[in-house]
Amino acid sequence: MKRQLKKINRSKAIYAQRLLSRRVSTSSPFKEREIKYVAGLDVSYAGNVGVAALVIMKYPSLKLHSIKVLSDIVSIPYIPTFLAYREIPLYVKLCFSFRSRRDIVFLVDGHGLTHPRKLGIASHLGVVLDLITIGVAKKFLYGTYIGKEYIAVDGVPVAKVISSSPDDRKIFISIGNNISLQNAIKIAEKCIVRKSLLPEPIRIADDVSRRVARKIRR
DNA sequence: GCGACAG
DNA sequence: ATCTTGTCGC
Repeated sequence: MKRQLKKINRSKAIYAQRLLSRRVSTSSPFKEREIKYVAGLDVSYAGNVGVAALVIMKYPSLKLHSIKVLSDIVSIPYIPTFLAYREIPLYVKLCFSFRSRRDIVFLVDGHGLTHPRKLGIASHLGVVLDLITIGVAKKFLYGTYIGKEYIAVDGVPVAKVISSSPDDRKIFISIGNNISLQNAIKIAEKCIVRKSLLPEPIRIADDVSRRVARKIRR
C-alpha cells in the first residue's frame, strides 16, 4: 500500500458536519451541583499510532479519579476543520461506556462551536455519544471577536478567550454540546489551577498521552 | 485568485 | 501533532 492514509471525501465530510451540527444543544440539561466529575481528552502520536488519554477527576475538588489510555493506528490525515474524522474513533472507543452520562463534563482538546460548520471535535464527540462537552483549544480557528475576550459564530457568542497576563499565550474555551457558554466558562475556569493556562484534566491527559507516545517511539 | 487553517 | 540544542527567565 503506497498510501496508508485514506483520503476523505470533502463534500460528504462537510455535509455530515452540517447535519450533525444541527443536533448540538447549547443549553445545560443539569444543575452545576449535579456534576460530579470533569474529564480531559487528548491524543498524541508516535508515527501513525495515536495514543488517546482520558483523565477523570472529581469535581470540584479536582482529586484524580482515574486514567485510561488507548492506542491504535490512525488512518485519516490531519486536515484543518476535519480534525474529528482523524481523532474521534479513538475517543469513541475510550468514552463509549459514558454515553448520555449527565454527571461528567468532558473537556476536549480542540474547538467546539468555533468552527466553520459549527462542529469542531468537541461538539462532534458530544453529539455522537450524547455527552456534555467543552472545547479547549490553544489556537484560534474560526469566528468573530466580540471585544477582546469573546468569540461569536453566526452572531452568537460561543467562546471565551482566556489570556495569561505576562506573555501572549491564550486558550479558547468553547461550547461543545449540552452546555451553555456561561456554564462552560464557569466549569472550565474552576479547572484552571495556578499558572497553568490549561484546565487540569486536559493538562494531565496531554502529559500522559505524550509520555506514552514517546515510550512507544523509543 | 488570495489568504487562513484546531491537532 | 512531531522533529530538535541551547538558551532566556522565573
